[in-house]
Amino acid sequence: MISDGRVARGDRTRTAVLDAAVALATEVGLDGLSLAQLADRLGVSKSGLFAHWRSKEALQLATVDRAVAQWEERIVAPALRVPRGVRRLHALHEARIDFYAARVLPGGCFFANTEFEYNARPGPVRDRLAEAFGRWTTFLERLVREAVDLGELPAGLDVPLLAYEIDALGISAVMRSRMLDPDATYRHARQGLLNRLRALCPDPALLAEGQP
Amino acid sequence: MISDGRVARGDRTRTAVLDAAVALATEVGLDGLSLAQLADRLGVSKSGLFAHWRSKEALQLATVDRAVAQWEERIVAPALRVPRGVRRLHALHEARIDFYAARVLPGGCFFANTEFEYNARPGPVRDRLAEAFGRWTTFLERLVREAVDLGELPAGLDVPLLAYEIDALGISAVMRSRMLDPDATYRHARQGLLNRLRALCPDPALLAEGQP
DNA sequence: AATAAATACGACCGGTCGTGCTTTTTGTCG
DNA sequence: CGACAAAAAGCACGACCGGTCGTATTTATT
Repeated sequence: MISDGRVARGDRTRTAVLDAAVALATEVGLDGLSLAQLADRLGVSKSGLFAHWRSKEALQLATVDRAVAQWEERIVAPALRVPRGVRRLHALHEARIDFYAARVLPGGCFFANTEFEYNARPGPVRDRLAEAFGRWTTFLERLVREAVDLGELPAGLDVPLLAYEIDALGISAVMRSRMLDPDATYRHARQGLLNRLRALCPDPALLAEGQP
Repeated sequence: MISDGRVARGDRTRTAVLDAAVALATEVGLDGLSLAQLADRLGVSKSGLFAHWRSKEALQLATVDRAVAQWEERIVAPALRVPRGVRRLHALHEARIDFYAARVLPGGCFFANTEFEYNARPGPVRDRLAEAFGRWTTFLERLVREAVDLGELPAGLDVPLLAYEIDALGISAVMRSRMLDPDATYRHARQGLLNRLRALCPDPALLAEGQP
């Protein structure tokens, strides 16, 4: 069957629910998220949600997957449209800070919030989050590795360490921007990476001032 | 009256409860923390807790204060016993990573967990957390400033930026150590700061290899 | 037109939550 | 010893939690 109006409607509802769930989870947590609250915000009934996910945990896992999709769409995809190397690394970081600064999610970052929430709570949700985090780290290290292979970063560079440092600048950005001065925070997050890459990159033109 | 066994007992109970609350909050969150759960873990009754704090929010605020005291005792105080400058900065960071590596708190870090939990939840608890975070940032910047004034860091240094970078390395450490490989994480956190300080400090002897 | 499937709903269950009110235990001091 | 106050416990409450059930509505198949 090519198109089924029933499952189409269901899919539309499902993604709408999950988008709301991702946003709500950054406010009250993925565990603190209650079905009644979510149903209220969407104008549907609590039992309507149960028709799609048979348990709260199933909904939580689906929410994590949706957040991953959003992240890839919003942060990863734009960076992949930039040439490999330090410019792509820089674009990825900038897209991330832009995402935080645009206040797309009320709580800043779905993954930062939920990973701290679940870091001492064993179970399927934690495992799914850890897996997503691992893939993100691998991706970041791959981008650094590519810049090394292109000769845009020194050959002897500690690749995982630089990846760690880049991610740290990002994590700190979302944490501080919600509790302290946001503008100073974003400036530090951006300037921190720029300084770091410029110090390492032999070609200063790649990270020139007014560059797209 | 100089000593009253009744209030002494009360004080003992109070700090015992707050210590447990700090630890438990890193597992289930400061909001997810339930009085019944806390009472169970301590072998007291739920209403016994209510005698000391008239509301859950009062207990949460007291828990934040207790966590601050623990942090100052465990991380700040040891660093203050080291000479000012880059060595003190380094000692502070090391004490912090040691604290995470020793797994003192099941969830790693009280402040990281709760600040992400409350970053989109206005109210007194959030305000208290933000205030503590602000004081921590000020303290960190003061230590960097001291190192500059001592000539151990370059005069033109962006002080708040370096403070931001140091804190970022720490935050990332507790986040990654609970979800990914802990040993690699601690290594990156330590090496990251060491590289950074050595690159900036004109006197290499201050951060020599096997130095106490 | 009739049947089957997917979607959504309102009512309800047992359990836990935070929070008051009352009582009992525990230590102090005239 | 008995009066007294602090600490702790017992108990009951309304609210909300995740989850179940029966049912109505929409859509596709026959």
